[in-house]
Amino acid sequence: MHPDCTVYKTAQYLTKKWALLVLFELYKGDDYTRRFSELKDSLGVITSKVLSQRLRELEEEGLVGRRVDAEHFPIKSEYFLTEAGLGLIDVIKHLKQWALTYKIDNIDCQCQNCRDCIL
Amino acid sequence: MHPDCTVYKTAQYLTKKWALLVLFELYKGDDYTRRFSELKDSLGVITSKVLSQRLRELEEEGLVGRRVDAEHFPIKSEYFLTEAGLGLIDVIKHLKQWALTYKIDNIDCQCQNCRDCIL
DNA sequence: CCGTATCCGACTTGATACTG
DNA sequence: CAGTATCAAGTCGGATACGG
Repeated sequence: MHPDCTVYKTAQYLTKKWALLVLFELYKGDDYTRRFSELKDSLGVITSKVLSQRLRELEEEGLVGRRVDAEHFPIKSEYFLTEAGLGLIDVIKHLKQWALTYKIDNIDCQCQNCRDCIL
Repeated sequence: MHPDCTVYKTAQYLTKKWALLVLFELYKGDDYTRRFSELKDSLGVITSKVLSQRLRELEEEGLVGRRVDAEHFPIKSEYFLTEAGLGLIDVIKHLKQWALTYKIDNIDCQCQNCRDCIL
């Protein structure tokens, strides 16, 4: 669990604000893909700055890929889950199962109930 | 992924500094148990304040239990993993498997290699 | 031995404004 | 549309000192 340990590092960027939510939005998209503005709209009150930061971090870590169409205006950017990103979603599903076993009393979310959510 | 979502909340306190390492130290102990001073010594440079904070948080979340012997002096405190805490170790093992699959190039820890570590 | 209290610097986020 | 720049506010951990 040295700072360079992958488990530790992964946990670090996954718990930055909005990071998990960004992954889930991509997970819900067709082909696990979403445009920048779609992410921003569905996440609600996130700022462009933070969304951009999170996407950059997730891209550097290989969880998210990016396609940019700069030939036409306005520019369109698409982000998508990589295979590694999808693998991580599976890990989070295990975390959810743990939560359903041991944290059954706190699992109420405002907009969706954990039992029914995409995980 | 509302702030009250258990997955989100769990990720929040697990990635606080030293939290995972505290769990692993307990995991390595006989009966998954360690004294306060043993934790402090094996973690090296952690301060009492932060160790105490992490233990309190993990206790509140039901991952760690505490036994205090205040009858004799000096006081002795023992901390141990609960069933929920052990369950979470399993989830982290899944995370490690993900890391071994997709992050094979970064898995060098200073004091231990992920391939051989307790996970 | 097992903590708590206080101060302080570093880092993170949000608000706002602006650009190709 | 897809970002970047700047600044203010809040949060966290480390150092230090102290107490039952």
